[in-house]
Amino acid sequence: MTDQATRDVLAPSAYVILGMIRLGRRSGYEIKQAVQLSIRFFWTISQAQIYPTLESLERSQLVQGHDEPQGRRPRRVYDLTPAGESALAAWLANDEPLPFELRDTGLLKIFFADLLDPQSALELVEKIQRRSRERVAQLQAIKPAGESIADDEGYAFPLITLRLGIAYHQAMADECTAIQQQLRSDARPKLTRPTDHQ
Amino acid sequence: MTDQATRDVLAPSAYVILGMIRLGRRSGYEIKQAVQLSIRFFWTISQAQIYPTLESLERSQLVQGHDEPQGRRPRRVYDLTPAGESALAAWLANDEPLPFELRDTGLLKIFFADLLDPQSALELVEKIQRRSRERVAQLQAIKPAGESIADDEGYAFPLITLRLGIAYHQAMADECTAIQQQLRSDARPKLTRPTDHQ
DNA sequence: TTCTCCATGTAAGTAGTTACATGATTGG
DNA sequence: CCAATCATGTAACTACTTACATGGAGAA
Repeated sequence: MTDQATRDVLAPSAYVILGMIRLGRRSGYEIKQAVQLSIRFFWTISQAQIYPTLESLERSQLVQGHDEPQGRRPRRVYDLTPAGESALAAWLANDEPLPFELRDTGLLKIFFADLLDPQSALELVEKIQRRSRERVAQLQAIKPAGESIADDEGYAFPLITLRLGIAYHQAMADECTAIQQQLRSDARPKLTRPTDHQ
Repeated sequence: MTDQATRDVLAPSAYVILGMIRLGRRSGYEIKQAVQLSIRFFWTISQAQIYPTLESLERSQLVQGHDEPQGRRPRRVYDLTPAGESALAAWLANDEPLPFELRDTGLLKIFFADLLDPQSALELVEKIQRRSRERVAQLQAIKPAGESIADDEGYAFPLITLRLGIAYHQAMADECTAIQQQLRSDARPKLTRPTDHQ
């Protein structure tokens, strides 16, 4: 069996573009917007990356572009070709590992926080917690949009990525609470003489 | 007030290198190992990046290198200079936002999983769950090392990043369980006629 | 008229990777 | 003596970003 048939040919971002076009005929500009609205929490693409990728996808006949100017404003929209459909489906279904890359300056600083005084370290944990809580709030705010996409357009999985994102950041925020308690109790290991005059 | 005094001068990876040296005199090779052992789950540096960075840090007088060959094998170890100490402390204490970047192919595929048949989509969720569980197991396995660093060397925060990592991936795995249940119940919305002949 | 949004394009640069090369040392 | 590990170095490449530029369209 030729298991090289299951290898990815394109970069992940190219599949993102295919996927967004699959969800509806789109211009480069609209693809960028869709990314910002929906997957920016676990994937980003810059505008400068999208247009060249679209050109190369069209050269490989995975998408087909059509000029659809709005008045005198130029505009090119794209559809998937059958080859594009199968490339996308093959990528979704292949059994290669699922690369996961995280670059978190917050965790980095926590790792080295022994070099800070206890108070600053505690504030750092609080800052991470605020960041996670904000992220939870942002994701909660998108939820209605995700629900209407599920109900109206029949796409259920965007909402599921939202749930996973919320679960993630909620867990981080909760763990921060526990860590803060521990840090505060470590700070005064024996309460021999209470100094709580306020 | 000169708030430009609080701006980072170096790339985050340079602070990682400073931090690792701060935890103990180290060679480039040992820095790479320390990264692999401890922070690889939220930060990576390639070997090819470390040596040039060390050179530039030495040129800026933030670290001081000493040749310490082992026999005839060349080896250069580094210590922080006072300037390096303050640069690291300033970075840890500054109040700039904490960049957080995630690139998760798993979530990406989930997002587009409506294009898969229900069975494949379910398997994809299971695959994500396995990945998270493996990650939890890996982090749990490092825990004893983190505990001994806390107890023996007095560095408590590495263990805390471990806790946060475990909380994160545990939450993802748990949410995957809930998602699977929902997907399975969606698959047979009314159990009018059971087809379970096996 | 001015501002915001729509829409595309590109130049210049950075940050990072993989892959390879070299050679010493240690342990079995 | 062979394999694994220690230790450094670098060439070539890719992905990606920021910043800028251009200009039409619609709304206030």
